[in-house]
Amino acid sequence: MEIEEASNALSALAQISRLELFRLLVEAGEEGMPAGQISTELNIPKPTLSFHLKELSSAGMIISQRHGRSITYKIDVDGVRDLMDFLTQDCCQGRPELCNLARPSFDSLPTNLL
Amino acid sequence: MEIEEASNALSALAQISRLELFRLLVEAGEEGMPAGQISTELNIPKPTLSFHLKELSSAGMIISQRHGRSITYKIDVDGVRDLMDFLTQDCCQGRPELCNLARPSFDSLPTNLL
DNA sequence: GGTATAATTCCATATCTATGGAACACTTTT
DNA sequence: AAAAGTGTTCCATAGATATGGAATTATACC
Repeated sequence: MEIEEASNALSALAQISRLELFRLLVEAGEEGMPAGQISTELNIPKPTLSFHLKELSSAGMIISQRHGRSITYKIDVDGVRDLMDFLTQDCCQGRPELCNLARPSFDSLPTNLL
Repeated sequence: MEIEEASNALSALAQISRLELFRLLVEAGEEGMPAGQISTELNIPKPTLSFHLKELSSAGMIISQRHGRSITYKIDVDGVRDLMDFLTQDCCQGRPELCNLARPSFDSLPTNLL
């Protein structure tokens, strides 16, 4: 991930309404949530919400999909992981055993621990 | 971590110069780096850098310590971890084995894997 | 086609943020 | 105690961002 991209992602998250929205979708999980319901749950007027959804979407933090006349939004798991990796990469100068910032990826661990 | 605090942390990181600064300190590791050297490495005038350092510092992303007449800055590892935990908590609806966003903490893993 | 539902785009305004020269403050050296 | 080195604060200005009512677009239902 390039620094410009990471900066855009962080800017998208760096706002109370959008962060609440992000957290709501994290908790909603794979199923996601339609825009109308988000608007109700967070008590945000639709035009304002639409603006925030677009910000998060173009920053690669969420994904949308139309279902009939409503549009469902959910977390873009890969985008979020890329951002967190960007923030912590090279934090342990090649000695992972001393690392106190980044965390091991699931890919590198035996499945019986997960 | 409260949402206000997380939002402040993200705002601090959501700016190119500060993100470069953050990444520089991540790579610098435990030793950190004095302000003057940061100013040189990133080619940022001192007053501007001072402003950015203050932002990151009050957001809990970096820590400072005076050494003689220079002031050394380094990553606040705990603060950064708290932020990342905030972003991903409750992402797997109580079923960590299905989790595809958060990562296991070191504390929950046998040390021979680290 | 006509109506209802769901969401977005337009746009003016209020607010917040970044920048860097000049001045100031703190510490060490001589 | 003066000079040099290292950083911060002050502050005016340029630029970026958030908000929400009105209008518009897109889909579904009768």
